[in-house]
Amino acid sequence: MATAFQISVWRAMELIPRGKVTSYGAIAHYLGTKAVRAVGSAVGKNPYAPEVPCHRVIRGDGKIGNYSGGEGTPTKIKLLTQEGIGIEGDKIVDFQKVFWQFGSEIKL
DNA sequence: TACATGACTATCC
DNA sequence: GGGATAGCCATGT
Repeated sequence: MATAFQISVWRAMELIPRGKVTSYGAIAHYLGTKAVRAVGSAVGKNPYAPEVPCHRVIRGDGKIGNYSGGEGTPTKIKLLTQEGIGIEGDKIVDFQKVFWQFGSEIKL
């Protein structure tokens, strides 16, 4: 069963462009809440796995975080790498450079 | 209804 | 700078 909160999280992830990443905190802020833990739970329960770019959601400190698909975190790293995102170990290389915030798309 | 858990974040040592 | 602890909201049992 999907709650309104989860739907909001999944819809927010669809806004993330390819080659960019965002954090759980950014999504929470976009939704107007501080429930970053709840956001993480919602993303993990995302039924639209490949349809929604849930792999573009990482932790706020630049680390990959976790993943519930394929091989888990390694698969998440692979997907991000294929989109041109540099990853070193379990962290984003140019984190600030590939970081994307909601609303930045209209900033041109 | 109440308790425990989680794809996190911030603070303290 | 790195590791450990507490706080946080929503969900599931």
